[in-house]
Amino acid sequence: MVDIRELARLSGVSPATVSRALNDRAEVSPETRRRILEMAERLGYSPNQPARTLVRRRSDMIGLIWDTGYTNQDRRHPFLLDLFVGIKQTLAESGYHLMVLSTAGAASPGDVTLYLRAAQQHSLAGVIMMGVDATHPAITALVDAGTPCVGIDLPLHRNRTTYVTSDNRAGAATAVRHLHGLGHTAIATITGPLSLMPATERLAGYQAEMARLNLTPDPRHIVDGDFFLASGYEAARRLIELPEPPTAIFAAGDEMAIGALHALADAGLRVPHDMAVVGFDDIEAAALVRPPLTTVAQDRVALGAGAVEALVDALDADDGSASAPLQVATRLVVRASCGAEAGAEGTTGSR
Amino acid sequence: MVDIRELARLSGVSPATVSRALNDRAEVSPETRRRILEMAERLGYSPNQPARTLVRRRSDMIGLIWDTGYTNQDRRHPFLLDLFVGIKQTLAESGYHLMVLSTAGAASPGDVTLYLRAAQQHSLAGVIMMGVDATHPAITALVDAGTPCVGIDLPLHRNRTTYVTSDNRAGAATAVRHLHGLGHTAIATITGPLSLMPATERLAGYQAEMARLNLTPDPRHIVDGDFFLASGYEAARRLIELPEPPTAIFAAGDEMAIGALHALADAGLRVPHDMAVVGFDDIEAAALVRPPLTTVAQDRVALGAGAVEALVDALDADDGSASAPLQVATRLVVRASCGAEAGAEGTTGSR
DNA sequence: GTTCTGCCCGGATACGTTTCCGCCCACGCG
DNA sequence: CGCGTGGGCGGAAACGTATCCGGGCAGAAC
Repeated sequence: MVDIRELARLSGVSPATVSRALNDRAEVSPETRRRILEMAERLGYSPNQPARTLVRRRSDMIGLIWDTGYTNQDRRHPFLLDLFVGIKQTLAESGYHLMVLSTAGAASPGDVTLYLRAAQQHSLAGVIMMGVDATHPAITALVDAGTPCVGIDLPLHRNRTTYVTSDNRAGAATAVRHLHGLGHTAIATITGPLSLMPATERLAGYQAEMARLNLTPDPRHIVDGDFFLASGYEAARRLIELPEPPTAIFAAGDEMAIGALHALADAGLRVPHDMAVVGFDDIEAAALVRPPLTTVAQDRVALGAGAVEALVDALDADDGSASAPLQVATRLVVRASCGAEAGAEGTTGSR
Repeated sequence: MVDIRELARLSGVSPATVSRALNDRAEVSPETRRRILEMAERLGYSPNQPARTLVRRRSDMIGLIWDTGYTNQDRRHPFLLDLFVGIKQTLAESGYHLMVLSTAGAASPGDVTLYLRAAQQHSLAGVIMMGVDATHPAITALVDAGTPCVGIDLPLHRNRTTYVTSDNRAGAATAVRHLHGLGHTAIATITGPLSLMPATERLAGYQAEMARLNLTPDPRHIVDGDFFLASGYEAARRLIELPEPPTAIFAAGDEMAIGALHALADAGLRVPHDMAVVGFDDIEAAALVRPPLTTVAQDRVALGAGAVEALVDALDADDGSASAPLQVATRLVVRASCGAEAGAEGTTGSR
């Protein structure tokens, strides 16, 4: 393990100069720089990050807090994995590393405070979070301490803080517009839990588009769900037992849409012939069920990438100020469950 | 940010003593220890990890390398997320943190070398890896350098190295035995890519159990797949076109099993009436398709947990020697696709 | 009463960087 | 020719912790 002093000795300069050359900083003559870099290459030198972090008071790692998911059970988050991929890729390009914050040696496993303590102990450069309570005092403390943060699907905008989300409103509108284009006017919706931003936004998009089309949805055509399969099944059953049932269902989540598919099949109704169904999220299973589910796909990789970019921007801006909230466009994936011939419609949403 | 010196000053002792008290190390009187810990609590002291890592030459983080997945595309790994959960939970209990190794500032994004370089730069305590080529020189170099490693589904056993995997062989045997118990004798199998350990083990389990039951499978009843949907579809089509088709199919992966389901439906065959189907993995979609898929579930959380435990054991053993490879038991999840009434059969497999 | 043993503890140093401060020298300008 | 100026570099002091080494002091053994 060759260090910077060894490198200095062999290059005939001082450690200070080596450091400057390596970080291409300040004044060092092109000639010496070349010599130093060459020697570093030859010796396979690689810097000791902890030492560097110690003096700089900022590491090359960013933290990711996720575990209290949508439902307080961290398993089954619909697409956490894709987010990971997006985050990791973009991080790699930016020269940062990712640390997954776990409650090390914790009493209560889900305690946010411990996450933030870990972030502080390691001098993390920034933090990405999702599925946590943004109003938690530990989080506001972190923000106040000057750590740049970005939320995913988590409205979090203060001076050093921003968030990224899919354009849920536009996505829902697209789904409704698509169904209307296929001749449907009695379009029902199954919502997610309305305490969550994506759920309210999708409902808002549904309502706005219905209004724009001069359609007034029957109040009984708007039924509550919780993003899980069973709630979709129940909701669909209630809808088809209505005196005036809808001809199409827009479910705010794929799992609920699949639940609806099951309810319809059990009732002897054929999809899309007797009822059209559109979901939201494009989870793995959407393409695997029969009939394959038409759905509004989120660009999950882009979400993760956007989060990292926002964070890196804040890190590079030396006043640490964050950029404006980012909304990632969604894309309607047309499969069989809506009754249209396959082939994707265009991209929708802002930016 | 109060440090160890401040703490020493206020407690009326030297920094050395504070350090000893905090790490409950060596000799420090109960009385002083109490006083120091109390003061630390009161001031909200938390240790600076980079500094600690610098002198100890070993951090409190372990690395996770994953990205080149089963198929060299890091998306869609069947159950990476559950592994994460298992890893994270167990890590939390052990007082370690998780760093996801990304190729920071990389030229070629998938280069294993860069991962290992990052591991070294950060003095990682150990590394968990999956889906990478264990014979890669960079990996052997890492192992030789004395870093404890554990592989997941990755046969990796040398002095400081071990691996954990599901008991694929026993799981496959259970599936076959179950089908046989339902009266089937002509049982076909669709394999995974035979370059992968799980695929070969599942095939071996199938063959062993058939032999044990005194059944000789028709060679044409063993057909190759690649773990993906389309290959399952194709394989099932070939099987039902055979002059003597099987009455049951054991697919070595759920996605292939679902593909088979589709092929059977398209051919007008009813499952389980005309053909029984059993899968492997218990992916999300298995419970969502119709009919719901009977499958061999891996205890994915236990896999992740086992990996961490193996690693921590090696870290605590001061000779750094690793424990024996761990095989996690699988569990048959009985749903409708096999023709039995629902309810899970017992756990199977070693340990 | 002396010496030895063992428990507590403090001083000092090291870990590998970055960065502040200041020195030297060459060069340009008056 | 003298002086200011600034680019290039070195020395040294941090950053916060762990640990080696040795010293003091009490009690036990003689």
